[in-house]
Amino acid sequence: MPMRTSPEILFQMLADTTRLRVAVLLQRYGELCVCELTYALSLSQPKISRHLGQMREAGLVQTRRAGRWMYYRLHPGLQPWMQSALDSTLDGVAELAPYKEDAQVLAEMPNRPGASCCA
Amino acid sequence: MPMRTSPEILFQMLADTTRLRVAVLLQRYGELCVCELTYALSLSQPKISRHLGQMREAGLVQTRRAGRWMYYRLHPGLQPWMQSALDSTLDGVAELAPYKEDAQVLAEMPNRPGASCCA
DNA sequence: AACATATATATGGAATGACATATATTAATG
DNA sequence: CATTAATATATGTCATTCCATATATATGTT
Repeated sequence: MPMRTSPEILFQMLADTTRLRVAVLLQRYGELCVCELTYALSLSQPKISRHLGQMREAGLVQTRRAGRWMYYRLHPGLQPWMQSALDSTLDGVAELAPYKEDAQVLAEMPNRPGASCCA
Repeated sequence: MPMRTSPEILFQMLADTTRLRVAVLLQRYGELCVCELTYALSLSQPKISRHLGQMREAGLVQTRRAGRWMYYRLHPGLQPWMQSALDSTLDGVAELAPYKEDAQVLAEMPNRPGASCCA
């Protein structure tokens, strides 16, 4: 069952700098917990959590609890065109500030919980 | 010189229903004047004009005056990834309401000024 | 208890819409 | 040619709603 997220809602989510930074990181890393995002973006935990809550409510991300960590990923059931638009966006901004720096900061984070993988 | 429209600004433009409807029509028809858009969306002229002004200021559209008509088109200098994202979006929503209906209403508009073309 | 995450409330600021009005271009008239 | 009218588009103002942030607090997990 594909998500029925509306185009307007999707773009509304991507229209905020914080949420776009989160989306780009999730696209790159696949799955991240709140504390990793908090570290990578150097923003307060409530702020990150609030935006993640909106993104989840919008159907843009999915959550998975692992112990005390809550992991977020881009929703796998996004409509194909939404996935395409996200892919284009990632390609377009990957080397720009602040997205590039976010990925670097996260890569150098000490003691990452899941220590998932990749860059 | 490619437009330097930021990702956030682009998505902000597409996050509003009226502006997204306009963008989809422009993508389909190539070029439209204010009165055509007003007719197609059945919205007030000031409302349309305001949104077009924002889109122009954001670098998303370009204008051309022809007599008393002001024609709008998607900016040809958009960054490639933005163009890709727009293409994906158009494909994704072309058959949905209200975008499909907008195009039909416009196709049946009597006395279109430039009577540009296509559907 | 500690740690990770979520929520509640308050507040400032911006986006939106409605209405009236202004500008600009063309057409019509004297 | 000057003036007026008509059409197309843009803008100013105001009220309302929405959004983002900060701070504080609550929930849930080990």
